[in-house]
Amino acid sequence: MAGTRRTQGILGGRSDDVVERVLEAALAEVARAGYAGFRIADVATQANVHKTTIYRRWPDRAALVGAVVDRMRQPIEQTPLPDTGALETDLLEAFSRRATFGRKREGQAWAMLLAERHSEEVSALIGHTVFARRDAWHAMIERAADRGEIPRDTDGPRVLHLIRALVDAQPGDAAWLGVAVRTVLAGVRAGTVLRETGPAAR
Amino acid sequence: MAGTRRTQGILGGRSDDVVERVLEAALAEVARAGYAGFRIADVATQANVHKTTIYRRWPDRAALVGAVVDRMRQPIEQTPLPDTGALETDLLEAFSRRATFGRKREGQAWAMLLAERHSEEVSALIGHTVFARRDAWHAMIERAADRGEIPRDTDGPRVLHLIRALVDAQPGDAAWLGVAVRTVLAGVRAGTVLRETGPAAR
DNA sequence: ACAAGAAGGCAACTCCCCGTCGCCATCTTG
DNA sequence: CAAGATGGCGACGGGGAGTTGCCTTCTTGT
Repeated sequence: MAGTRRTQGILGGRSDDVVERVLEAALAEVARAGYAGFRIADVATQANVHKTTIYRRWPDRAALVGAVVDRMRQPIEQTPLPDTGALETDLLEAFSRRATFGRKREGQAWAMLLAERHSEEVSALIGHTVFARRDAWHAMIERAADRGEIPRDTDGPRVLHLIRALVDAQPGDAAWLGVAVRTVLAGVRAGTVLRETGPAAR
Repeated sequence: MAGTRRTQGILGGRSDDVVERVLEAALAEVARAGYAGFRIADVATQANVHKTTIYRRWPDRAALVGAVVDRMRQPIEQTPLPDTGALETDLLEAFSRRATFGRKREGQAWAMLLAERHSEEVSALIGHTVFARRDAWHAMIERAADRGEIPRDTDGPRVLHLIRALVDAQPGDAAWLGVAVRTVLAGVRAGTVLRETGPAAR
């Protein structure tokens, strides 16, 4: 039963190579064409691998792009969120990391996927990234409330949602990020983003 | 030369009917499947018209969806922007009109297209809608500045851009719209959205 | 009322991409 | 070094986008 051991486990030698090349090419392909324009056949060509080989390891496009996303996510999720002592700088730092992590390719690929995040498939793929660390983000807001920077009953998740919506509208634009963060914070301080407020949160 | 007159001009009778039914079905199709999932063959079926007939009048998907968009746009663009005497209510009114104009179908179709607006093709189709009336919108901001509601050197286009980005992130959600408008206005009043400010607009 | 000609119905066809299959070649490992 | 895992290869079924040629039906001026 020689050669049986690697069926699904850690791969070595040739297989490792193939996986590496395919993932590399797939990342480039996402950066180039996003999810909708993603052609498995093109990835195969770029990776010098046959189309079938890809399908054997990743059942379909979603699985392959999913693998690419997983790989991009690691470096970012393993760094703790900033704690600079001021909410504004925390947010600026955290979001700018998110925007420009890794080498250029990753950032670009990420921007492409963000642009398509309204598609069911894409949002299923990238939905986790901020969401997974919800507690850490929420703690960031809590700290600011404890310091008295913002009202006690500020709606933390909504604050993040506002900033994220703004940032994602213009990913990778540092000036825009600054305006977005400062503008939302002005609103937060003015109490426009409170929990459970009636119809109008004047 | 009977029957020659209507080649491209105003159509009557049968043709009118066909155009109407096709556009109606196409609107429903956009509302159902957005642009990416838009199948001309399905439109044909829904409209009780042959696929070929559609292709004869509209060269491709973009043209057909474009026609649908044009049609949705008219009712909205022919109403002047509100002038209630306060920027907040002006914005609330203007954006909520945009979100829920016409019958339900139009609003839904619009939301679908918004969701896909990052695709080149889609943004080319819907890009105008707010942009076309840039001057009117800008005047709305100017009036507020004249009344002293916001700083004189507020960056009007950017204010609109901020609100639009926020609103479009959650189209059709009235509560969200309220928070978005009030939050951005708080920032504007605090001077976070000024023209030509240096690196940081504290 | 009617003939000319515009508009619509229909089916077959070309492209192009997705994902699958069967068969054969090559690499890895006990 | 042989067994068996892995990859290469080409063909195929499926489905949607547009196109084309031909025929049927409707509209309109006279």
